[in-house]
Order: sequence, then structure tokens, then C-alpha cells
Amino acid sequence: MSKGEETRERIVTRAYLMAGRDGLEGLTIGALADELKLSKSGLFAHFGSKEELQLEVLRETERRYTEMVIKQALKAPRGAPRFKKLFELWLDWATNPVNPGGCLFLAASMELDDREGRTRDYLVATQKQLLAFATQSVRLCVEQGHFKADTDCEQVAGELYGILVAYHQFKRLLRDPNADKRAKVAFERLIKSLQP
Amino acid sequence: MSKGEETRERIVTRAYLMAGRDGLEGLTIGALADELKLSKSGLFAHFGSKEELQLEVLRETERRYTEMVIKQALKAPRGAPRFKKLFELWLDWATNPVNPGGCLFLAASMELDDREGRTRDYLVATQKQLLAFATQSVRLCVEQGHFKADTDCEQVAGELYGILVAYHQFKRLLRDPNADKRAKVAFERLIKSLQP
DNA sequence: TGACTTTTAGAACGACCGTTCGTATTTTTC
DNA sequence: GAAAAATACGAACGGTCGTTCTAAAAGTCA
Repeated sequence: MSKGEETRERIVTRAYLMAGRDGLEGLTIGALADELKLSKSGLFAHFGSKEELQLEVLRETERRYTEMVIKQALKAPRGAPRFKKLFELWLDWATNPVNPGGCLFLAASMELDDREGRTRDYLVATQKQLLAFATQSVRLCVEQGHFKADTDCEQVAGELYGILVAYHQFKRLLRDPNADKRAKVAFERLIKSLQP
Repeated sequence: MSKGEETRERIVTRAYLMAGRDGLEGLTIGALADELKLSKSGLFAHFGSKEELQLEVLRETERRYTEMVIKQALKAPRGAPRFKKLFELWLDWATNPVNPGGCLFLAASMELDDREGRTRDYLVATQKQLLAFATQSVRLCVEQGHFKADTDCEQVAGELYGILVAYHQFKRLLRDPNADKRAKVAFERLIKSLQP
């Protein structure tokens, strides 16, 4: 790996943290350069624009999510076990200290839902992918006979998503100590309604 | 009403819109002054600090939410009808054109969940109040015999919250045309599980 | 080692940020 | 109407923003 690529990775790693705390817009090149002891222009040269840096941060988020959630979930047997594992991993993702700013996708969503542009497009595409994976894992539950045959898989994926976003909110904004329990109870209610 | 109060209201109204689109931090005094054809310093004098302006925007959000959601919900008969009405009004609140930036509470939540300070404290207090109202309206459902006697009211309020946040996301970020239907189906599932 | 490319630094750009201050204008009160 | 108080303006402050240059330093490879 060339020196440049190495530095670029260091930058993205740090940018990921900063964006998690301060949002994609709150992420600033000057502050980032200071933290990394680089010059502003030196750092800037790696990306050519702030938008490209933001995009790279979103790409990094996707890489990490894939690694921490999707890849791990795929290790569980298909059907209900995998679906449950997906739920647990997703919960962990939202509050794991490696993501000190919580789920960057969520923060970015609120920031970008009114804007147009490449960053928004990328975020939307990623979120759809992520939901498609959840939908697929529900479908496997049906195929394995763990869920009712007439289950609306997209619907269930959407409801799972709701449970997770609510959890994020209860845990991170409201600092509710019961957030984990609440999410689990909600998940159980959902599962129960899908029993064949 | 004095001239000053009148101007202040005009400012807050406009600031509410701007913060909805660009977030509480994206809200800037210069741009706001331009839109209102006021001088930056003239506008600034009404608040004394940006933080105070942001707080006022949050207060305005609460006033509107109370007016559009809570007050209207209270018109429905207590119990299941009111609970259902609360759900519908809340849905509308999230996408009604009078809130072109969606639910400001949600945008602010993601922005402030990692910060400390007065704005965060105010937001947390407001969200707790809002959840307390939802909880109370579930409790009335139990008292009226519409929901099971052993219903965990806080839990149900939290799940309702999840459905709404997911709806917000599906509608505003993903622009999913089925968002309304998905939210309703999720709500029905929740209700059904609570039948005595 | 030497030639060549990639990476970094430094200074400067115009624009905008929140904020302060002194002064003018307008509104309110008597 | 005049006096007092509230409101608005304009200019300026020190900073930071993203971005653009040019030149030096470091890395790469024959």
C-alpha cells in the first residue's frame, strides 16, 4: 500500500468518528487536519472536495456495517436464527463504542432527507440495500417454515427497522436504561405475530 | 402586541422553516436576516445568542406539535379511538406541508444526541413529555377495557414511536409510496396483540 | 544514485460565521 | 407635541469555512 493510500485511510477513519459526533456537515476539513496533524491543503488534496470526503465517510460506514452486521448474521443458520441474529447485531451496531456517534446512517438520513445530490443518492441506495437484506432474511424464515406462509416480508423488514430506530433514540437521546428490554419485547411481539 | 414581539414572531416562524430543512445548526442568522429583509444585528438583538434562537425554534416546534397533534387527539373519545387518532395525527404531522422539513424533533434528536447543553436538555424533556402523553393514552385504553389489563403502556408507546420514526424515514428519505400503508399495517399488528 | 511521481505544506482567496458596539430610527408613553 | 424607551441598522471584529495555487519534501523505481 502506497504512502498516500495509508494516509487516506487514516483520514477516513478519523473522519468517520468526527462525522458520527457532528454529522456529515459538521465534519470540517480544518478540524480534521488539526487532529491528524496534517495541513488543511494536504488533507484536502486526497479528496478534491468536501462532498467526496463525505461520500467516502458513507462508504466507510457501509463497509463497517457489512462487516459488523451482515457478514456476522450470515454465519447464523438461515431462517429464524439468522433473523434474530440480525436483530441483535443491528442493536449492537447502534450503540457499540466503535461507533461513538451511534448509527451514522441515521444521523445522515435526517441531515440529507431534504437535500438533493450525490451523498443523498448514495445514502438512499445503501439504505435500500440494507432493507433488502433484511427482507431477504425474512423470506428465508418463511421458506424454512418458521414464519407464516403469507408473511409480507418487506413489511416485516420495515417494522424491524422501526424497532431499531426507536431503540437508537431511546438509548442515545433519552438514555433510557430500559431501551434494550423494550426493543426485545417489541421484537418478540413481532415474531409472535408471524408464527405459523 | 408590541412591534418587537411581532417581529420576533415573524423571525421564529421563518427560523422554524429553515431549521426544518437545514437543521438547528444549519440555521444561520445571516441567511435568516436576508430572507426577512432585516439586518443581521437587528435580528440578533432579539435573541442575544444563536443558542437562544435555537431554543426558541424548539419551543415553537413544541407549540405546533401540541396544537396539531395533542390538542386534536384530545377531541376524540378516550380509549382506542383517541389512541388511533393520536397515531393518525402523528403520521400527518411528520409529512404535512406545514412542516416542510419533516419532524423537527427527529432531525434535532440526531443532531443533539451527542452534545450537551440547554438545547439538548430541552429536547429531551419535550420528547419525554410527548411519550408520557402517548403512554397515558394507552393507559386509558386499558381502563376502558379496549386493551388487555396487563398491557405495558410505556412499552406500547415506545413501539408506536418506532412505527412513526420508521414512517418518517420511509416517506421522507426513501420516498416510498407505500409508507402510509406500511405504517398502518404495523399499527394494526400492534393493536391486535393488545386485544383483551 | 538520479530522474520522476506522488504526497505534503504554506500562504492566500473570498465568503460567511456569531457577536459587539455606537448610532440612527421608530415606537411608546406622558 | 416632547421625552423616554424600544427597536433596527451598518460597520467592524476575530474566526473558520472550502478551495486554489505554488513550491518543497518524500516516496518510488530504473
